[in-house]
Amino acid sequence: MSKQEANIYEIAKEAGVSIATVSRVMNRSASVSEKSTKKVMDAVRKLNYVPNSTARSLSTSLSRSIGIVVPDINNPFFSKILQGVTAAADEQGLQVVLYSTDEDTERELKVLHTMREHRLRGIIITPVSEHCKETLDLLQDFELRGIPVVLVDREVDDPHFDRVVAQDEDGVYQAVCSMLQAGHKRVAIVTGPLHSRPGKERLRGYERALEDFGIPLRQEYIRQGDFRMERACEETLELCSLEEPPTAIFSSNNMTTYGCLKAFLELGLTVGRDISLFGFDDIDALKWLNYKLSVVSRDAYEMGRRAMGLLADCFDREGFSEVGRRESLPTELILRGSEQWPESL
Amino acid sequence: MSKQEANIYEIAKEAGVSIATVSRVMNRSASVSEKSTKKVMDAVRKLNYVPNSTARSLSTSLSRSIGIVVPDINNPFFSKILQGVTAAADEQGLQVVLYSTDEDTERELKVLHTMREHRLRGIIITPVSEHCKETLDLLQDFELRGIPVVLVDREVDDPHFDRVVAQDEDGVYQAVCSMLQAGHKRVAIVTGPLHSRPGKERLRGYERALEDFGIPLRQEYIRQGDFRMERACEETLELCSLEEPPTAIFSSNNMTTYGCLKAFLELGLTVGRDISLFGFDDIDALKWLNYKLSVVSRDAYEMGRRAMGLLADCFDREGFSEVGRRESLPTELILRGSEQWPESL
DNA sequence: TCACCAAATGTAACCGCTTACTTTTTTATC
DNA sequence: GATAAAAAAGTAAGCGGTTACATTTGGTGA
Repeated sequence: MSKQEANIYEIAKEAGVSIATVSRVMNRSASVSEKSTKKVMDAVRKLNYVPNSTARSLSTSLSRSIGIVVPDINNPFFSKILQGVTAAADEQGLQVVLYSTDEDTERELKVLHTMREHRLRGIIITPVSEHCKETLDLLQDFELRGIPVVLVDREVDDPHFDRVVAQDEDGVYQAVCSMLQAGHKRVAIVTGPLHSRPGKERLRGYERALEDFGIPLRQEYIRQGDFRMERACEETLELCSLEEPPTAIFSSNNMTTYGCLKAFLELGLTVGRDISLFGFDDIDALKWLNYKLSVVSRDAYEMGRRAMGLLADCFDREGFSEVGRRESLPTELILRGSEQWPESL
Repeated sequence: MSKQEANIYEIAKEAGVSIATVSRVMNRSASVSEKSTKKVMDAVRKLNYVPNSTARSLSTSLSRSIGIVVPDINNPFFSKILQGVTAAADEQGLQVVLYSTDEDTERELKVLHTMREHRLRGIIITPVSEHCKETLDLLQDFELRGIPVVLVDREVDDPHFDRVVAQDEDGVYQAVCSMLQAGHKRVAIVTGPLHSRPGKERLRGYERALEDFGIPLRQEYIRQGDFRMERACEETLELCSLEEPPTAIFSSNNMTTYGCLKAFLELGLTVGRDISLFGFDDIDALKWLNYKLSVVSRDAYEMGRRAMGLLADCFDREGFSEVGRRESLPTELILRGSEQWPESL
């Protein structure tokens, strides 16, 4: 019933040549006479032949697939990265196998394990946590086996890997400075998880800005979040119910920003009027709505492309270097006014 | 330098058994004595052996990968579907290869072609267009070769395929009715591409509602969009500059909604005050911002899961049926007030 | 026309696994 | 203890390609 795919033998037979010749024509890997080439191509067309890439991979021990591991597909930041990676992978004739960890270390380990079965050509990953020993072990294992790993956005405790990150600290520093310049004295931050580079770096940017402005850090203004909305919402509610609530909040990523906004809603606070807010990562929806939120923005698509670029480089060079390359992309400050001193204060 | 993965021969040697025994242990495919099993497992652990799934696929001619083709990864609707698909695939021990067409038929054809090389186990696709003959040919080709195809959201001219869709027409019908009930007489629609099922069905829902309310259709109120923001924005601008502009607009998907909102912004119109708007597909961001937009909502995650479910069913049954199954998920009306008669009118 | 060499082509081993089939070992029965 | 049947283990042939190496072909100059 279901007709089988033709294989190289059938093509060879149809064309009246050997399988080696067919292979050479398909790969342009050695010179073949015009006559043979034509015969082969005719057979290919006639039988609608498409080479079996599984067999090819096995034979050459070179896979045409790369794996990408993201913590949350639904976060536009990661879906943009995904877009960049797939676009760049496509240009290289590579396919992308998608794995999602849902910010769960357990799942990450499971995922990495199944990835080993699949003999991928390389891996691009935003690890769930920076300090998970098991994850690190598995990643090192991949490198050891000649499967390059590129980290995106988050890092791990091993300078060996290539990575592409944004200049988070710098961006946040400037963002918080802009708030302080606007007159704010009581600026809080809802951080990301502090076991992650982005979480840490963004906090550092915040701290540095306060220091530079000679404003002492207040522990109650530093609320640890997890880059998820629910937690950020809770923390924001607590912040706003402090005896001396902050007049401005820096939110460490887009999900956190949603959390802050949700909390403001519940409290009946309006950004720009009752409180100031500065976010990390632009949110398309807000932009379209002309919601005047100032943000630190970065080019996630480009980050994805760069990651794929680094990976492709690894394929070329033979051995692997001792210390990984690090591409650090600039962030951009998009000021829309929400950093200003609120009207009602 | 880079240590190779161990293969089945090394395990066999280490364990002092034959490769067949190793294979049987790894797959539990036949009875093996406890003694041998232990020896093999010890060797597996010692050499950190993971079977090569490429070789496995080649040998069994059964891939463990499915392909998913989406038109736009960045659209939350599709990233939710993706999430559903990957979750369900994972439960089945399948990996997901991601392909993105960017709503471009050319790319779609290219993608489908490279997919053939990869001998996927099955395919889940939201085709760019319903009437692309070439796409249809390729999809039929997959089925013919025993690679099942499941359509999501959009369909093609062939009842043969399994599909999972939402009850769009019904949802839109109710949505538009709610606007008409609120007193609107001049209701416009920004449609999706009319060569697509969702585009067509949603328009039909709109038309049916107007008919049921005895309101004649006005061609200038039916603006064809392409499910993209830019176009929707333009169409909305034109709508609003008509001599007799509509008092309410139905927007056919989330991107279109952004376009409408953007246009309103440019025109200084506020939803709920100056004009009514009803969207298709809920937008998280708006929800969190307490932006009172009424929408027709559907469970994209569940649609993804169902699609994977249908696909998995196909793997089991041998032949394939003449007419595809069709899972039609209900839509939900979420009324937040934006369908009401605007205050200022 | 013949030797010689490069170009073209073919042969066969291999990539790492599964599995049909064969052989060996174990167990049960008398 | 011999024998048959069942269980366990092994052998070898694929799966569909790539490629090192061997062989054939064709063109050139003497």
